[in-house]
Amino acid sequence: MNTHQLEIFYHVAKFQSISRAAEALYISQPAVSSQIKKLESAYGVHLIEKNGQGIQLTAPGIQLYEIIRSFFENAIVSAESLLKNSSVLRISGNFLMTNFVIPQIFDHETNQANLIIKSTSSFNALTELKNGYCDLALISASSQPVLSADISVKKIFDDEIISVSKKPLEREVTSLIVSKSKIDVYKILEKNNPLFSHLPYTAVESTQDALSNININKNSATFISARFLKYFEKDYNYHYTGVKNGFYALYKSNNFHTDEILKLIEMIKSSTK
Amino acid sequence: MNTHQLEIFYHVAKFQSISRAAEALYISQPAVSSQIKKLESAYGVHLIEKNGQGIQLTAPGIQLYEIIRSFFENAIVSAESLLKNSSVLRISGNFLMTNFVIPQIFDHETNQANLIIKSTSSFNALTELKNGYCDLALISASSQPVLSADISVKKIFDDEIISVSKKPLEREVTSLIVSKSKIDVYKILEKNNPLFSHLPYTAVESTQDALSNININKNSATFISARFLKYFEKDYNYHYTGVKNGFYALYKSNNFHTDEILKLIEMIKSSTK
DNA sequence: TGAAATTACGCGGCCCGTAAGAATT
DNA sequence: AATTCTTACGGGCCGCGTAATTTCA
Repeated sequence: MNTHQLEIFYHVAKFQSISRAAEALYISQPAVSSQIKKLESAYGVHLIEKNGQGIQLTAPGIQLYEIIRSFFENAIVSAESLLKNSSVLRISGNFLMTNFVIPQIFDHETNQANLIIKSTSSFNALTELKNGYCDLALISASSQPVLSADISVKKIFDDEIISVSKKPLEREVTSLIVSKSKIDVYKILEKNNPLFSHLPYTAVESTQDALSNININKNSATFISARFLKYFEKDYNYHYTGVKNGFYALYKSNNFHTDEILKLIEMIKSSTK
Repeated sequence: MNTHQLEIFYHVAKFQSISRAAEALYISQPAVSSQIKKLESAYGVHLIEKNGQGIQLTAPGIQLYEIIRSFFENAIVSAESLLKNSSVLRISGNFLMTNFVIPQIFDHETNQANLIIKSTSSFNALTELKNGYCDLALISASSQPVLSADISVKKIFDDEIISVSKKPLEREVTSLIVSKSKIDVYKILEKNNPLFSHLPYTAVESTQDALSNININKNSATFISARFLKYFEKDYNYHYTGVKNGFYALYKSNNFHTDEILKLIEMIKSSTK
């Protein structure tokens, strides 16, 4: 298996275009075309097919793209940042932490050049930490995350969860959109709270996804952490639920930046008091 | 970033040896040595260092290895099996399902040549499914797994969870080893059952890990599913807990092998009745 | 007519192999 | 003396670029 051909195929699949891939790779169009041909003929599989002026992926092409995607999007990027400059700290965190808490800390600081911040779901951030794609994961979870032995966990703060929606919650809301990290909260409420027990729910990856969905389906509601309400207050109605949620910072115990990480965690803690 | 050099580095790191890497890659020892040198000098980083006759990884070397490892161990293998023969079905499942249920089904069947079966933790199997590294994930979980929209879930069967140990559970057991997929069960028992409430616990990746640990620390106990007790009965004492656990089959809705997958799920269901 | 992909062909870089040397046990 | 990694050097492959051709909107 020729990784060079996979890399070229990755770019072709990403852009659904041989020309765009050639641009991105800084090589000529025929060079890209020829490598794809070689990859295809090596296995006797068609990965792309003509589609009018351009091309599109075949079914196996789509599957191959899915398989190799995370390497070129995550692993290669992390490897480069590791090798180029070991002083960079790679943070993957959930929507609320990366979009509101982290920027607030660095409003009046200047060393954010050393940080690579990626906003994703809590679940993904954990996977990225595990794979070595980031140095620090900032996540929320209704129960303390269970992890492998080489990962350290520090609780940043506890928070109340509240439900938010565009419409008044008691009357007009017809469905719930629940992010994975708050699914336990939903299950408690479903059992004990008449307000939620009759509402159908949809599970999505992250709070960010849930909020985007509310902007489309304005009769739905989701759960966010009370502390972050100030960022949404003017757009949303809210309703206290009385269920706790924890925010956690996780990092590998053998990370070279442990001192920096601990310092950063302290800064986050004090800024969210 | 030269992926060819990364591939060579992966093998060097895996074997902690340039000679072994050369063997595995079917190229000469100096060729490997030279590519590592080029990778190091491209970024001005030392990845390996001399250690007596052989070599060992430096700190950044270890980190780089972690980052790229899953690509060469999972993605490349999956990509090859996809391209070489699209009729292969890749199954990742937890210890109990892959070691006891699946082999039992194919005892008197002959088409297991089309299957690639990988035994891992429930958590990892899910991640592999998500990344396209497998077509079917067979996992256990105390609550129904929450997933992205393009993944289908079928429940295979419900099962009672029991605690097992080498020593009589009530008297001699001094600690619990709990696999991630049964952590919810543990929390229920910790609250409600005096037998478990005073025992310290350690969380591990999988049931397999927990059972291995019991073989080392014979005063510990863990949870397994009652249906699988027959495979361990002569070695372990057990104790019913009265908590339910579900076994699930998960696959991507857009998989090309959906018919095969559904057929296989039916076979598993009927074989475990 | 222009944008995108394919075909044809020659050049140059780089990757590998062989052989000899150095270091460690 | 045996094993492992490094250095030196030459040859061959393959991946790229240029230019011309084909296809489609």
